[in-house]
Amino acid sequence: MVRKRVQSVVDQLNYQPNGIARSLRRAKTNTIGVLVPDISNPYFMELIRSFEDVVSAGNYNIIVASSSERPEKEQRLIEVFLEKRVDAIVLATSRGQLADTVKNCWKRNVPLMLVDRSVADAEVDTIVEENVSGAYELVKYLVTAGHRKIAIINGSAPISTVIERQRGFERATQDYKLSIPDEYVQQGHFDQESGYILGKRLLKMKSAPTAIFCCNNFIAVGLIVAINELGLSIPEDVSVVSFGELLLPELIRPRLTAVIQDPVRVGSIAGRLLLEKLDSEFPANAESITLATHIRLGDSVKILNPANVG
Amino acid sequence: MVRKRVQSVVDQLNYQPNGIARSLRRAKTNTIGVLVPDISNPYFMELIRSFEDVVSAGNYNIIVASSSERPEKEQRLIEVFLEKRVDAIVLATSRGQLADTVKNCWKRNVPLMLVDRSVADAEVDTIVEENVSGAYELVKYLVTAGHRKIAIINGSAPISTVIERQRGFERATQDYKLSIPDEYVQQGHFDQESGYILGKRLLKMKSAPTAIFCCNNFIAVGLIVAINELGLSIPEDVSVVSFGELLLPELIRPRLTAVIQDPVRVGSIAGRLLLEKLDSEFPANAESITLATHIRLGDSVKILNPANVG
DNA sequence: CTGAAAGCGCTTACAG
DNA sequence: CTGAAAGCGCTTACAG
Repeated sequence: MVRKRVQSVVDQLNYQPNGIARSLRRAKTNTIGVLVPDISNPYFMELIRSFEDVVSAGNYNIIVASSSERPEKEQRLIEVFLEKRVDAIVLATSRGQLADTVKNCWKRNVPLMLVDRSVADAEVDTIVEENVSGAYELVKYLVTAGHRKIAIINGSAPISTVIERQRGFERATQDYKLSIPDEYVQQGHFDQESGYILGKRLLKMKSAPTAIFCCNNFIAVGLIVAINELGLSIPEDVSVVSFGELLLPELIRPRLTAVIQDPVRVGSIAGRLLLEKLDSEFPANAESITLATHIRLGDSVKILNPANVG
Repeated sequence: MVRKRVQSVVDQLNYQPNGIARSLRRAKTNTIGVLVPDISNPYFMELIRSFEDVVSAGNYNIIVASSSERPEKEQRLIEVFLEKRVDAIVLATSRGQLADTVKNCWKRNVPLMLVDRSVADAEVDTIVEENVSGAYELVKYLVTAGHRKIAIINGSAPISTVIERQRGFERATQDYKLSIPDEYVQQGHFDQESGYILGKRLLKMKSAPTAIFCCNNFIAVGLIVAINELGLSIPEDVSVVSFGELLLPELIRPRLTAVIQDPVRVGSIAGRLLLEKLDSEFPANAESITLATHIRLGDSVKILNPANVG
């Protein structure tokens, strides 16, 4: 009867437990901070969505923030996360050096998990997708199709995705004995503007490349816009390949030959591993996972020597 | 000197204030909960981004959640927000009735602001974009181009965007004395699948429409895929117009004639108003803002009677 | 002006 | 098994 009266009063007053007080007392917020370099990139959107699906089942909420590819902003946002006492942090870093951040999280006993981009200067749990061989395979496909004048538009930040895709490109050009002039190697940012500007630069060269390798989906979008503006056609006038898929690939003609990534898988694996880590008292050593990528052929590459292909 | 010693100890220990304790004491979390029906829709993405830009300058963080257009999930997530003691809530509701939620927030003194979708059963701050006349203008344009067999693919949830776009469609068809058969009015959801399935249904009819009005960007994407699959062309075989723009409109051919929305503006206005509201001790009465929309002509509509147009 | 004390709303260990 | 008390880490009103 007392219980009943209490219950009715509770209902009347719309009582609701104070999560802040609970978090303070239990030293646990049930919140995970997720920090990506670019929230408008569908790659990170999908990664976040699948991550959230997994951890919400484990009763965790997420806070999402975007560093806009700026190292200082990233560092500041990590501080904000730590001050808000998140239980863990998932990070797609915009930085090349991460030892300090890793040490900070370690000190405060906050698990840190890198996604999409790894770092060399610290031991930390990492889930990335394969970059080197994906880039290599794209170039190999272009060579097999008869291309030798191949250009690349890449980012320039000291992050693993930029470095490894560049490495794959260089290994392939060496293995196939292509001599790539310096001006064919363009470096900007992982955004549409770089694809547009550097793309126009390439297309207007006296000795223009016959194929262009875009190291990121936004770069590819910018390049396609540039090609359209110049009244050129893909693949008749220039062939295009891309690391990472565009949104709505079924609507964009021609269909790009591209390395297909799987952000949904990265996100869900990160979620599962993090839930395990948060459950166990004594976490294991840093783990590093690299997921395989694969090429999907489209019709954005001109076949210059039919004999060689298929 | 004491200060100095304290400072050096602080640095050594990596002291960092506990935001949870501060929030408890000050009864303020400096966090705003943002709840949208579909986080993967670029419309809401952009709205959230611009909102975050504005409120982060006012020292607020945001928590984002997605209701997946499910009323129960929406209600549950609002409870989570309130339990987490957010200072305010921004909501694009998936529900037709909102009086209870409004009352709850009011009781707890948590400002609630609706965006994109209004409700009739409660007085609450609201920022939406114009729907009725935008839909009306699209149909008017089709009629001017000579179309009379016009179909519509809409959602079916009892939300303002569905209802008002339908109303604009019906007003126009009445004003222009079109007799629209029931089977031309297809209702599904605001997603790609509905556009695809209902689109195919329309396209395969004995007496198929010459023009289709998609009430949402995802519906338009699904319809375009269906049209491509059937080997038909836009606008030669069927004309298409859409409420809301597709992503990457510069890459998708033909360019859709569409009502252009401005989620960035909705988000930034919502941010500014909310900051004002959070600053003032005694908030004003509920305010309702409707932003104008406009049509952008593409080349997705076949001109059947050149005399009438332009 | 400085510093000790009270209290935010919970949870949990402990006394009865 | 029940219920009162202590304490999480801050902020703020208040005593000195």
